[in-house]
Amino acid sequence: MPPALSHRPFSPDAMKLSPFLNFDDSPSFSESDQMIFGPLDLEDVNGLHHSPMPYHWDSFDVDSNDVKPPLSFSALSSLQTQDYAHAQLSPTASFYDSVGLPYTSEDLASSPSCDTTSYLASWLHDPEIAASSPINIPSSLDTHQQTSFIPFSDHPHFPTDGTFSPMSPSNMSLDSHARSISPSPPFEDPHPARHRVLSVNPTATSVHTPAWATQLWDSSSSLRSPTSSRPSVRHSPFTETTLRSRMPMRRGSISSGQMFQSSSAPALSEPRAPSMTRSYSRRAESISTNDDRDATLRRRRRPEESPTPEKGSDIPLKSVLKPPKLAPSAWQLYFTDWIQRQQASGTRKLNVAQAAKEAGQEYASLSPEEKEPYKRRSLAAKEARERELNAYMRTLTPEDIKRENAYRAAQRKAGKSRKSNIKDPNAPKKPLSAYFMFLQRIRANPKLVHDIFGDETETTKQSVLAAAKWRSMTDAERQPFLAQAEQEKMEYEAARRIYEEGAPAYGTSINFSILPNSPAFTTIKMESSESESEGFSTDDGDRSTRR
DNA sequence: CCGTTGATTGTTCTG
DNA sequence: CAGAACAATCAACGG
Repeated sequence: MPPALSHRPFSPDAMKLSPFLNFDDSPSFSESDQMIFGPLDLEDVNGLHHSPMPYHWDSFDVDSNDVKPPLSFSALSSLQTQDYAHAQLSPTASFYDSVGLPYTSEDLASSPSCDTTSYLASWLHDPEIAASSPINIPSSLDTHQQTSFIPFSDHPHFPTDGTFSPMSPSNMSLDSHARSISPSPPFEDPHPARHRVLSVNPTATSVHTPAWATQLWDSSSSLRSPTSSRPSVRHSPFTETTLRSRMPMRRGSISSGQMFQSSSAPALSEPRAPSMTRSYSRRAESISTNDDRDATLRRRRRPEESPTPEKGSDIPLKSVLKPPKLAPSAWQLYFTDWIQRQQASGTRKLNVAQAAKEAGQEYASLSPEEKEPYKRRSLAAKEARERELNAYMRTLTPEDIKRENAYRAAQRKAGKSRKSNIKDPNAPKKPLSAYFMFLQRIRANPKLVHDIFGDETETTKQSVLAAAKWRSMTDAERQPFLAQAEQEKMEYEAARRIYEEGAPAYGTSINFSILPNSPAFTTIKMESSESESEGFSTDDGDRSTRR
């Protein structure tokens, strides 16, 4: 479920109504420039403005089709990609055999503990049930519960009837024919990588496949050891060109495409009225009701912000990010309208303070019904901004994120900001721990749900029950989950290294068949120790949207 | 946000 | 400065 697509508040038709913001419910607030108020150098901006409206928020159709990525691609998020990667590369039940784990289903069945546990363990070897192993393996019974797998049904090359399970023995087998699910042509992307990035659509913010994910498939890369026992994987649904080409896409190239060139530059639009709103926006700061407290903080701080290059000085002196600005509040929109009416009437000239005072009183006296349209527009702007922000975040490189977080940490430490670190939306997700694998397995199987959760449907209470069960299990009973978790961890570390390095490092062919007791295992672990924390915690700078 | 476990990372403390 | 100890975060789930 790509949320980005699911809550487009406006129909495409609505979009066409006007390229400008109107007093109706135009959706097209793009970037929440600050409160606009001032001289109307609007006369104009390429003769487009026949409207009496003196100024407007920058507007562009964030939802317009021409910037929308191919549908086939948009259905897949990075998370899903990762799942797919797992699906392709995770071990099946045979993994345990190959690892030589001493725990057979018989062993476990003979365990003194309860039947349920034996049942849990036996899945690993039960061809039927194995299809619902903890990691994204829908069985015929529980496909609906495998949310992380669902997205594949969105793809034309993944059967929607559940017949294809990437983890099922048939698909995981060494039979390369099983790979013929290859989504060959449909993933052709008409856009070269660069253009694709430049046309990032906020409505599809979760569509970009991280480079690390692609590399897991890329048959031409050096990732796969030629001697790997794994079959060739030649059909990443994500072609090279659909991916953000991270390394070359540095600031410069981004800006050359006009994307996020400045904090007030629209992320997407081609046609836009130049400059006016921008100059406006700057001027507006003095009367802004913008609640970006950090922006205020930055302004106040400026004088003393002179370089105190902390040792090593890889800590940026200022934020490296240029996220889209906050959306205008209902009040800001009202004020914009108010000013415009004043301008239209042309009767008198007001200074900013007077205007704000007067309009403020009027706004306060509005009935809820009268305020409603403004609130609605503000909400639309906020949603658009959120999509834009998500798209923006996806353009950041791991280095960007690191630098920004280093900056934020320094600011926090100095008591200058309370902003928490940002999360890298492109980074591979953390793998599940053994316990979480256990949880997932329960949830994937109705019988276990019933045995362990009883009639309890609340997830929080379920987790208590599951935890109790987990604690009651012996090490032997937990072993399969621990082994699976270990495997996932290795895959994660490899994926993360690929992601952070932008490309597989020399000699880091990833052979997922390596086992914990193999020499390669140790090597990988050692190498990955340099990696750094994602340390996420979302903070988009818009504190008003979260609490 | 709840509620769980466990892995990891970041931070602070101690020798 | 190295390592230990501690704290914070995040993975899944759905209402």
